[in-house]
Amino acid sequence: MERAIQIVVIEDDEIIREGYALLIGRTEGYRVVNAYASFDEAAKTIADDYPDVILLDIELPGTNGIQAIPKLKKLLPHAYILILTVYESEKTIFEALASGASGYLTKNTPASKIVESIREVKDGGGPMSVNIARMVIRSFRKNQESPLSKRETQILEQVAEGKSRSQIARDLFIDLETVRSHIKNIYLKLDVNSRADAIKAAKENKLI
Amino acid sequence: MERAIQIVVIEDDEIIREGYALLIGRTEGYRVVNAYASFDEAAKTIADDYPDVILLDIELPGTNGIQAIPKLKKLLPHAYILILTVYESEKTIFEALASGASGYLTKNTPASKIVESIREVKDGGGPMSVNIARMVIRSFRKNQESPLSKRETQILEQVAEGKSRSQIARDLFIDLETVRSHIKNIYLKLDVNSRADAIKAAKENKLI
DNA sequence: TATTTATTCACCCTATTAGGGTGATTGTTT
DNA sequence: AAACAATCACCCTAATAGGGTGAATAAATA
Repeated sequence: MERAIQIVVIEDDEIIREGYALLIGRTEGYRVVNAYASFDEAAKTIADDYPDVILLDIELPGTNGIQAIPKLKKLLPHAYILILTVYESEKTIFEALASGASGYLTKNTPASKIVESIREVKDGGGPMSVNIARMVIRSFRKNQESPLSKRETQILEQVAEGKSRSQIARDLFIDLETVRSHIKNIYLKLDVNSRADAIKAAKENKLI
Repeated sequence: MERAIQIVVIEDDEIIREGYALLIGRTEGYRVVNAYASFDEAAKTIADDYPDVILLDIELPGTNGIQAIPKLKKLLPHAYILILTVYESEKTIFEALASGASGYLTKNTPASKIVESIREVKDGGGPMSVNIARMVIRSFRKNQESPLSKRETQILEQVAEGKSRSQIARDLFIDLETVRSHIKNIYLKLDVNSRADAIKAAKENKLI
């Protein structure tokens, strides 16, 4: 048999922390080598635990979970980080994933699913709760009923890429004045009067 | 008991199509009301099937799966679309999700998982294969070893929001010349000499 | 059919902007 | 000691953005 997957839990609530340790530890092939109540406490000795997977809570005293991710990455470049939290805000999730978390599960996830997810993370997968996946999917979905026409949307996308009017005109094989005209109409429809404001409004309304 | 979930399958390979119909239809609470070999064929009568969930293949003759999504949405605004395909390219996935697909599964997904996913989609969730989730997560992850400093990254982000130098200076409470200096250094490091090129390079390297 | 909308283009104007060059100061990290 | 990060200064000019006003043609829609 292979060596058991070494797991470290970082979670401030003692009940939950011990609960995880117990639940996961009793599964064959999974070994909880240590459990900490905060990142600041974990930082001292976690390198000696040689964890394969770190279960990390977001709401931690001192250094919070998001801040802890890059620090953990530095301490243990090869460990996978699995976020396990009650937070479901879009911002938090994306911050965690952008910082290098390998997965994101909510605390209502059943123990069997958590164990399965640890295996998936270890094998290079990226598990997500149903709610998280839904959020990610929604974040990718553009608003269906856009006030902008196809052409306007296309031009706004290029504006958001930092292109100048003349660049856009060249790329779309239309006149500079036409681009100008479209941008004016975009500003009218979005009730803005600058590139930055148009981009902001468009992102907020998922028009681009 | 509740009314069974009505499912329509659109898949050109007959073996796979009938396989899905059989596998899903034998599960209680799930009813495959129809199966089509192409969207163009389905378009004629699918509205009479009143499906709750549509299993959609990407590689279809004629109108492909991605193109079919908005058309299906128009025909059946309340149906959920679940992509079931071998394609795993990042672009394809995001196109599908952006077009309004509710979920994305790969064809190596076991039947039990597919059935479970249909239920999840119906209940408002968004299922994704492990591989897909991994891809989505990777797409959210920023490059860890960025050549840019924190400040430079921050300024580049604002440039990508379409802000002018003076706007950035105001927002960061620093001098206009400082912003200029940072942007010059960003251009140097990224080997570009325009906003548009800097944004492009930064996105390609996941620096922002 | 009538009317709106989309897409295209034109010319007026000016303050602002972007980008290149060159150099310097003050910390912080290595 | 040396490199990097972050800050600011002043030279320059071509290009850009944004405002105003107007118009032709085609496509979609009422």
